[in-house]
This record gives sequence, C-alpha cells and structure tokens, in this order.
Amino acid sequence: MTTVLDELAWRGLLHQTTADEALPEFLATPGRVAYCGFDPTADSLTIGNYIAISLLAHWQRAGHTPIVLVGGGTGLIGDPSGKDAERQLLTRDQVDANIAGQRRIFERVLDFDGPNAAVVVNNADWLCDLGYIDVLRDVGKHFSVNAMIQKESVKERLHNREQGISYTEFSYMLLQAYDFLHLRRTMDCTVQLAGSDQYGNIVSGIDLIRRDMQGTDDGQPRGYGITSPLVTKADGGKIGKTESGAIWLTADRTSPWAMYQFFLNTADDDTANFLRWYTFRDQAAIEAIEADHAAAPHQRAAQRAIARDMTALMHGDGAVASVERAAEALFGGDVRGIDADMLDDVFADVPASTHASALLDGDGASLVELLPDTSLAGSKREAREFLRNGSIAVNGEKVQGDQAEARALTRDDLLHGGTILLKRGKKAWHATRWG
RNA sequence: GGGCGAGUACCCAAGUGGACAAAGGGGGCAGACUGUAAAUCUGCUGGCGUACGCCUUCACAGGUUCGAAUCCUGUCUCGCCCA
Repeated sequence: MTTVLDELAWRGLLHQTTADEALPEFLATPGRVAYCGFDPTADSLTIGNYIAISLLAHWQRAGHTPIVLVGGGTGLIGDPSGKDAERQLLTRDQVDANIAGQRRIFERVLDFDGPNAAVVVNNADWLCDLGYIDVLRDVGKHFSVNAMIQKESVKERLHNREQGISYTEFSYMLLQAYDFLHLRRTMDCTVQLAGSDQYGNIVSGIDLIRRDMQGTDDGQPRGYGITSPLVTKADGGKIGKTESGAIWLTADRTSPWAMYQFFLNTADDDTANFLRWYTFRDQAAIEAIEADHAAAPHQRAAQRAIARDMTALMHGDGAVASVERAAEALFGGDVRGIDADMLDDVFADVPASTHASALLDGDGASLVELLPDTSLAGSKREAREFLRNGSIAVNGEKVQGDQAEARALTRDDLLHGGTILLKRGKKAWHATRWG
C-alpha cells in the first residue's frame, strides 16, 4: 500500500513523522484532513515557501483534504525558531490583503473544488477572540515550562548571547498548539504538515489535543505530524535567494521570465532534488530526464523540465511558450535576426524601457548616459565600469576596446525600426524601445 | 533596580586619536574558461563624479580635539551575573 508518505519519501520531502507505526495505517483511509501553516507577512510567497505548498498538494493528490492555515494571528507574534528579530505588527487590513494575495498561489497548486477540496482558514478568526485569562486557563495549564524550555527552538534562543527570547515569542508555541487543537475540534483535522523546524510545535499541538480529549477515549487517533527536511541547495545555500531578492511565485513580484531563467540556471548538483521538489513528474519520468541530462548535460534537459513545470504551474502554459520563444531569440545567437513578432515576446518578458528616438540623432545616445536609466546599471560610474570590462553588448554584439566608454547608440542600431536590445554580462537582458 | 560586557558596511569580523570609506573572510556583480553550468583564476564591491575630488557612514544624540570608528556625557538595544 503506497501512501502519501511513500510519495514524499522518494521525493526527499519526508523528514520525520510522529507515531511511525500507526500513521501509515491511518493514512490508508482517504479523506484525512491535514493543515500546513503560512505567515501572511507578504502578499505573495517564494519558491522556498512553495515546498510547504507542495506538501499539501501531494497530500491532496493522495486523496486527502488539505487546509491552508494562514497565520493572521500568530504572524503578529513571530516564531522564535526563525532568525528574524521581533516581527512587525501588521494591521488586520494588511493581513487580509496579504491572505488574498497568497490565495492566488494556493489556487494554482491546490484543488479548491471536488470532494476533498482545499480550504483556506485564518487563525486570527479564532485566536484574536481569545481572552488572555482563558488561554492561561485552557491552554497554558497544559504546558510545562520545564518542557517548553527544552524545545530546540527555545533552547537556541535561551543560550544565544546575541538574541534572547521575549515572553511574547515564548508564547508562540501555545498559540500554534492551539491552532492544531482548534482545527482538530472544528474540522476533524488530524495531521499537521510542516518543515522540520516546526517539529517541536507539532508535538506540542498533539500533546494539547491529547490532554484536551482526555476521557473521550474512543480509540481514535488524536493527531499526527509529518515534517519535510529543511530544503537547501547542494552547496548548503538557501534556495532562490539572490542579491536582487527572492524568487516569488506571482508575476507582480517575479516575472515568468525571471522565474524560468532562475530554474533554467539550476546547478547540475541541484537538479536531482529540484526535479523531485518542483515538478510533479513521477519517478520513472524523472529518472528518464536525469539519464538524458547525464548523456548531454549542455542540453539542460533537467533544468528545462524544472523551469517549464514551475513556470507553467504558476503562470500558465502560454507564459512558458512566450518565455521560451524569447529565450530562444536572445540566447540563440543571432539577435539581429529576430523577427518583429518575437521582439514583442521579448518585450513582454524582459525588463524594458522607453526612450525618445530623437536622442539617437547626431552623436547618438551615449551608453554611459543611457545605462543608468535601464535595469542594467545603477549609475554612470557603474555604467563606465561595465563598459570598461567589456560587459555590455548591443544587440548581442559586445562593446569592447578603448572606445567602449564612448559608444553611443544611433539609428543604425535599431531593430525593426524601434528596438535596441542591451545585455550586461551573459544573461541580464534589457530591451529599449525608441518612440 | 545594581554590576559587567557588546553594538562597525549586505553578513561575519578586525581596527582603540591622524596614513580609515575603514584589514580579512563570506556573499554579490563583472572578465577569462564553459553548457545562459560547476570548479578555477582575475577585477570591482558606500554614493556621486571620466583623474586630483566631493558627499554619507563604525547603535543614537551631544561634547572634547586642529583632527574621533577610536576619548568623554547621556540615550537606546542585546547578552551575562546579582537583586
């Protein structure tokens, strides 16, 4: 009998579970309910957060019901296991807006219709109405401080000289545990999915449920936890953290082009993991791709599959087609040979800017002056540096030599009468339109 | 509440009156090599200016001094110990 556990296991997404013996049996019955929590600290989520979403997706694909829990309440407190300092308090309006923003993503990955439809719940709906005294009486009394300070997440902070732990953050695990209890009571939710750093919180929740349900021993399971490992790149770095920011899952923050390019540039060493984490392809399909990749690494079959699947999932098949046409044009070699239709694709996907064509007359538009107005350079000084290094290319032709800093764009550089494509380094493209 | 210690750039971390826009490492960007890889080597890495330069930074606010990241006073934050 294969369960969602087997699926997660071969994908490398299974770290540990509670109740190892009883859990597989429990999961043999479809329709189990699990939840996974998300912080509504932004109106979007990153490819790092995606791993947690995918846990819910695999859960649902196995015939179970996923609950997305957004932490409108706990988000105001802050998880002590995170490195971040105290969280900023968000207003209720901000949280609601962020939840709406994140919901766009959940709807792309999870199925919100059908018999085991996904649902989104907000713990602010129950946490914010709790009275302090009530919590102390009903929840706090079940917690042993002695046990709490043994938790890894707290221990670190207690012994960390640079950062202690406030009472507020110390209370986080009470609220988290209460979430589980609430969902257990109201939605028959018996499983919590999370990253391995949440294991302590999960166990706290299960403990609380057990105590709460004491005396109603009907032989039913109280609660289970399933965690995924902390996912990192092969070199140990965090996934998707670049100097220019994280890779987000919505187009308003990270364009389909940027997402596709990010995954296409996946290091070889990461492809094995990424194929399993960022695609839903089955084991045989993935092994076939890996064989292709091993035979002809320069074809980047693995990277292409990852980039395609994630871009299609988040932005649709049309976006993949568009991005691939643009990439083919830009990296295919003959930039000057791009036809007008393809240029439109390029414009849609690559950073772009518009300039007055009159600048091209006479001496032309100096690159030193122009580059700071594009996405490629931050200042004239930087523009000069890039030109000096031979880092800039106009329509695919590198600007080099002693005269590089004096290079100016003229009408001769226009493609199809209105466009000049600039490139910094090997892959940072910028399209300029001259109206 | 008291005592001690810490706060330096994106991160870690040197620097304890002038040679400091501030060592070193990491990260990032760029060049060579490649597969729009990896590894390696090289350059850049506070901002602006084609050089000489100017401006803003060493927790915050003042002060001493010709001159302060460095000394003094106060404030804030964090840690350790005591109450």
